[in-house]
Amino acid sequence: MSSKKNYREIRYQEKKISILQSAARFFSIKGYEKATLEEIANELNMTKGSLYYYIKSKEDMLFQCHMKALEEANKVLELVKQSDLSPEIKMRNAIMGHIKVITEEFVVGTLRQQELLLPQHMHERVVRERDKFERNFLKILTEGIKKQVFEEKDVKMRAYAILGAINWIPRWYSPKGKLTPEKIGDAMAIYLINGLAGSVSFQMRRGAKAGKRAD
Amino acid sequence: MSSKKNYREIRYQEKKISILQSAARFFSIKGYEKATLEEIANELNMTKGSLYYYIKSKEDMLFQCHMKALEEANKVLELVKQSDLSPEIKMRNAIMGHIKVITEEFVVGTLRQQELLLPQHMHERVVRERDKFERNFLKILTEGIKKQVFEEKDVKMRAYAILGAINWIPRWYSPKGKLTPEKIGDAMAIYLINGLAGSVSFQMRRGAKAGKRAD
Amino acid sequence: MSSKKNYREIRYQEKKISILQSAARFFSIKGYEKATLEEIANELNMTKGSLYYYIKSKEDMLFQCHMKALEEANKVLELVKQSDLSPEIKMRNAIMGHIKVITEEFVVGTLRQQELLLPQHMHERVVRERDKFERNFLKILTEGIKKQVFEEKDVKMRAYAILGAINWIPRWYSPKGKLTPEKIGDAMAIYLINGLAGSVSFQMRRGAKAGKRAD
Amino acid sequence: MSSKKNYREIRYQEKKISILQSAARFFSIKGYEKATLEEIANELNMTKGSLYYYIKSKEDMLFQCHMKALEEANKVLELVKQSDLSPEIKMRNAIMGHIKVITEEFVVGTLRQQELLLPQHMHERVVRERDKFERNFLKILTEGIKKQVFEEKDVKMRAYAILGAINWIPRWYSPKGKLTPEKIGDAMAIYLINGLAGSVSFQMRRGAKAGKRAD
DNA sequence: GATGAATGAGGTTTCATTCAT
DNA sequence: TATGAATGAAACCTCATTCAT
Repeated sequence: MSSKKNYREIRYQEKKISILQSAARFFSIKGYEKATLEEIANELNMTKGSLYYYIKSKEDMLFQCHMKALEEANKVLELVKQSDLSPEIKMRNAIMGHIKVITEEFVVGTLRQQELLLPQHMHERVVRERDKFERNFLKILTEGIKKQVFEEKDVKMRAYAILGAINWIPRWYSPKGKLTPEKIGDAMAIYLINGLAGSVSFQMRRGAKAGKRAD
Repeated sequence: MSSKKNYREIRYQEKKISILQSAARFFSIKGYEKATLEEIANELNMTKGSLYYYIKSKEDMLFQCHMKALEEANKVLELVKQSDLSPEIKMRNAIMGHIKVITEEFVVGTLRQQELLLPQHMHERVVRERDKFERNFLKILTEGIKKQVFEEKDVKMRAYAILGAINWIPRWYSPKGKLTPEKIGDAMAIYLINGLAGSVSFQMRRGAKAGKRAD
Repeated sequence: MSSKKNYREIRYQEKKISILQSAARFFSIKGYEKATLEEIANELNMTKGSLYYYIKSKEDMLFQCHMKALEEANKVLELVKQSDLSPEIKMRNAIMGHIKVITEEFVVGTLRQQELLLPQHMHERVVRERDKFERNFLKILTEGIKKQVFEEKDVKMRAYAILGAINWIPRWYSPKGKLTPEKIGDAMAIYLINGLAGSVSFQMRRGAKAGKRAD
Repeated sequence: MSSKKNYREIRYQEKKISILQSAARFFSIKGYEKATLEEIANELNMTKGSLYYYIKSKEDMLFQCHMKALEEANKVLELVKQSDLSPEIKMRNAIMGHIKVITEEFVVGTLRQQELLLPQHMHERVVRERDKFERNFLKILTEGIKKQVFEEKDVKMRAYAILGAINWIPRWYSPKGKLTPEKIGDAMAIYLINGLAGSVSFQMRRGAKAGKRAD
């Protein structure tokens, strides 16, 4: 009986996730308002009404998409933060990891633009989750500064610049293009970390890096 | 008589612009779909119906907001491009100028996310105008590469990174905060140009700069 | 001064008539509701607002179109009725006259379908005028019966049949086609009067038919 | 299960038909534009919004009314055409059948006047269907000519005259009046077929006329 | 006489949401 | 669980009409 219950529970969760994925995609492509429950349901071979067995409202759907996406992003970032690597590599991994998340499922970046459509209380929770992400991101940056790998200058704004550069990717990225998420991640990471080094220390790092490469 | 006609024409254009500004603001704050013609009209002390004396449809409103904003951005960039300055200064001016446009009038950046709401034919025209902007932006970058001030590497992606960093600003920028557009522009320019120099040529430039500093 | 006044009055009336003509055309082509005052005004090189110097309302416009058209039709019919011709010729002239009116200006037939759009009091006046027309038409028919030229049978319905056949013409008539109003009138008159004679000719035909049947 | 599904399907179709009937009536009485979805819905004890579960738009409603009506008329005419009767009887049946259709369901005649309100592509389909009807009608007429029962003269125009006489009926017919569709059909058929025979009797009349003219 | 501008009533349409079955 | 059907709120949009200039 318990196993039966579990089975049901699993089926339920699976379906719910597939609904959220479908929704996220439509929200990304057409925008929250223009996406209709009907088309989301159709894609999943259900009817509009059936959706309500899994979700409470369309808003709730958007909310959960956001949370799922941010949790995913946070999970990735958490791993990076806890890793035992140099600040540069950490930053590089953070950037590439986030780009991966963003270009794949749940489309964090595109969704982010639709936060404002959420009612206050949901919006707050999303913002809180996102703050967590940004705080973690900042920590990696700060750590690099402490270790004198990154220049101490406009820290917060540079963090936003990096996140902006990344979050903007869905605007021009096409899964069918020849630029893979990996290539993009690589190039972005180099460029964005490039700028973080700043004047003197930068030259040093460059040297070090070149050395590494020589290996 | 002619002056009277002109006067009327001017009044008409003024009103139209104030409508577009109001609309752009509501679109930015609430999103295109959530913003209603009623509230836009109310803010301008008109009635819903009166709006239609100046615009053809809500979609048209969004479209014109886009175009006005992009034209503004293009104008700024054109000036920068034609100026007779070093690539670095040009890039700096381009970045700062665009940030200024974006944080001020017509909220280009926030709007940009709502392109997909436009019908095909309007969308195409917006994209065309935006392409013009991006092409000009790329030219400044390429010019810097030719003059060996910027590293020749992932040019296009770096351009997108810069534009992303800038276009993302409206997401966190608040006109009431203590960060003025100027400060933001300054910091962003330094950081984003920093990264462009890249390996070798970069060190050379840095060296020169360091020399200056030594003075 | 009086002449000046007259001159003005004439100009006024001329303009009013040209407005009604334009209106009648648009009403016919697009239907009363789909025709807008704006396009009517445009065609006459005026503005919407200016129309109101000549007409009281759109409804009034439709009403006057009706009345003008019916008066025209009545005038024609009156002439025919008072003429000193045989019932057949009279009927022929009535039919051809009405067809002429209907295929030319003011498009009585097409308009007739839009009576129901008028408010009660206007509708009544239109109906009254139309009744006058139909009464006169009936009189010609009755006169023919008295003179034993037409068969005394279903008189009213036959009148309606004739009017229907005529009023339906605008549905298929095209001014650009090769069928001129005259040709149409000719053919219609022959056919429609044909049937009025009844008895004799019919019995003959009947006879023939009976003969055939006898085979 | 299948029966349940069928049952639902049937209920759906029934409701749709009742909507179309109601709509057709309102369109006839008040005209397409003046008829509101609200009143149509009210009459059927639904809400405006519910209508859209069955129809796509108001235009679509008008379109389907037309098609349903024309299909009905075509069905009747097809039966007549294929029957094995004399041309006169066939014509008589065609006329009476069409009158029956027109005075009863879906008000073909009144609707016919509102074709122009349809958008191009719908209009075309309606016209096509109506052409089919008219072609069939013409065939009956031509057949009678071949068999030398009807005079060979202005065939097409006579067909239009007959159809006009019939289609005009809704303009003066009242279901509450003492003239039943049968009586009308009877009288109309006699008169309209009367005229088709032409030739002999007419020439006699013509002769008389000619004589007069000679005066 | 004419017009630019503004209005407001009214209509169609869309859709998230509900609910009996 | 799933769905067909119904709902109603809310939005956009049109246009005849008015009026100051």
